[in-house]
Amino acid sequence: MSATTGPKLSRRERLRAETTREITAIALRQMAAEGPGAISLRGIAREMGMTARAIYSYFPTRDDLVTALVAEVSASLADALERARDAAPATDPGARLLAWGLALREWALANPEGFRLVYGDPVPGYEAPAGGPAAEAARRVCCGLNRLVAEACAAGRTTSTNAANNANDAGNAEGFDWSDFPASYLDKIRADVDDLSPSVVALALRVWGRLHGLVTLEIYGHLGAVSTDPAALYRAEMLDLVGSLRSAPA
Amino acid sequence: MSATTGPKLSRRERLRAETTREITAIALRQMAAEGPGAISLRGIAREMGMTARAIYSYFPTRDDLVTALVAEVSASLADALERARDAAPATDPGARLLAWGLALREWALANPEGFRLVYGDPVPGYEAPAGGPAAEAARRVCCGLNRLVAEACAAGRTTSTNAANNANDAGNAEGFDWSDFPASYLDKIRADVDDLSPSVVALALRVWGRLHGLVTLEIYGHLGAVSTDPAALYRAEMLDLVGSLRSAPA
DNA sequence: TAGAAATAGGAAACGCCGTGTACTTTTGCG
DNA sequence: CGCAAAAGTACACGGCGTTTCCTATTTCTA
Repeated sequence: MSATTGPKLSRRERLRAETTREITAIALRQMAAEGPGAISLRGIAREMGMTARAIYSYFPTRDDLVTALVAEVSASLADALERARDAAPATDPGARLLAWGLALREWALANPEGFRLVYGDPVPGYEAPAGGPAAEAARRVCCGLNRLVAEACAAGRTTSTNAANNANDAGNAEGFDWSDFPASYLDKIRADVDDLSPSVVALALRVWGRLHGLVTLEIYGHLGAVSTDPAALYRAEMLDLVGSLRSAPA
Repeated sequence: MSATTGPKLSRRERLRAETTREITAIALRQMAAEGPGAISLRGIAREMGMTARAIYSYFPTRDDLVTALVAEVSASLADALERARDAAPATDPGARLLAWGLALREWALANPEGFRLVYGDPVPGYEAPAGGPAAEAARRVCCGLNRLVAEACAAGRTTSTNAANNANDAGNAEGFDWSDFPASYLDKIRADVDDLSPSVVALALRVWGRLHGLVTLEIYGHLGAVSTDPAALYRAEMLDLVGSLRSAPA
């Protein structure tokens, strides 16, 4: 996302950028190998043949490094999800949602430590900064899902003829209000989808919870003792979910 | 769970048990205050006016201490869930399941660090031991939910007269098999509920995922940017869930 | 009841960690 | 070329889990 931002970089700046990339690359490798908690400035410096203190020219504190890693990893997740979604036919919202959801689990299984970094305790005492590239990537995920859910709902509404008799299926008996969601989030969504209702926004978040729940349980090892085929479990959940969206709230 | 196991304790053993309790109590307090990552043998020893080395007579390594904490905290969670369930009328499976699910979120909000300890990365590089009291408490949670789901399904089957036309709602089109679940887990469940089918076991796990997902997102702060009322979101999810269980798989 | 064995606990050290201060080397520009 | 700025080093501080060695105290036994 940067290679084309102009060649007006002095030699120093180029070296600096390269060193920065090397630091994050080593950190990501250490994380993938030993978990997010194993990320250490000293370890990175050792591997680079530098003093630990040298890292501080690039990241003033370890949390800043972690922040950069979170941003990078969550952007890669968002990329993977959007790629999977776009691989499905644009005319079939259900298939797109299905692909998105399956890709979420597959990405998590392929990058379990990355998943822990983004969605778990990144590191003993880390507090994520409010705005920033990490938050932006998180919103990409959330808004992307919202759009898919909205599209699936809309498609269900136009094709399904018996939408009346099971209108209570999707659990929208509870009325949601625009005030149930931060304006900043709604603005972001509206950039993607016009036909929006509070119920759909709430539904998308609930869908997110369903996917996130099974993935989290699996990644953190809580499914191992109770299921021998988490993939089937996840797939069943996704099929149920996509199916139920055809009878969706207005 | 121990006060009645016989008074044949020597003075040494009594002191030892008391010190052990004091250690875990301080560790729990430290965890509640600063998070699971802040649990430190040295900190506990300092607070007890002892040398760090002294702790090693009680817990040979820090991970053993963490294991004990996980066991204690997850047992307290299981207690809370069973208490909430039993506060609802035994004749109304839906209400019992609802109470259980709401209690899960409430417990997590009241003990966020405990939730992280049990379901997240307990501590930088911690690996949970296979069998043990912690696993037992985890199974109490899982089996308890399974029983509730099974009961709710059974109730739905007997009362609902129009179960035929929405038989595909619960997403049980995918056939689950007994081999999809470890025998040890099935044995545990069968101790609680007789009328069992693979579909119901799978459904219970999916329900677990739904609840766990929203709670996890909220506890880890990922819902803050997208919802101003997570409680309403969770409640809607639970109501939808309980409602959909009335048209359940056989 | 006296002595032996087991045990709790203290002192100090090792090697990690993040971070701060002070100093030296390298680098690129005028 | 000369010199300021940037990059990097050396060292120190306090905290961490863990180990080794040693000393009291308590408990069991002859």
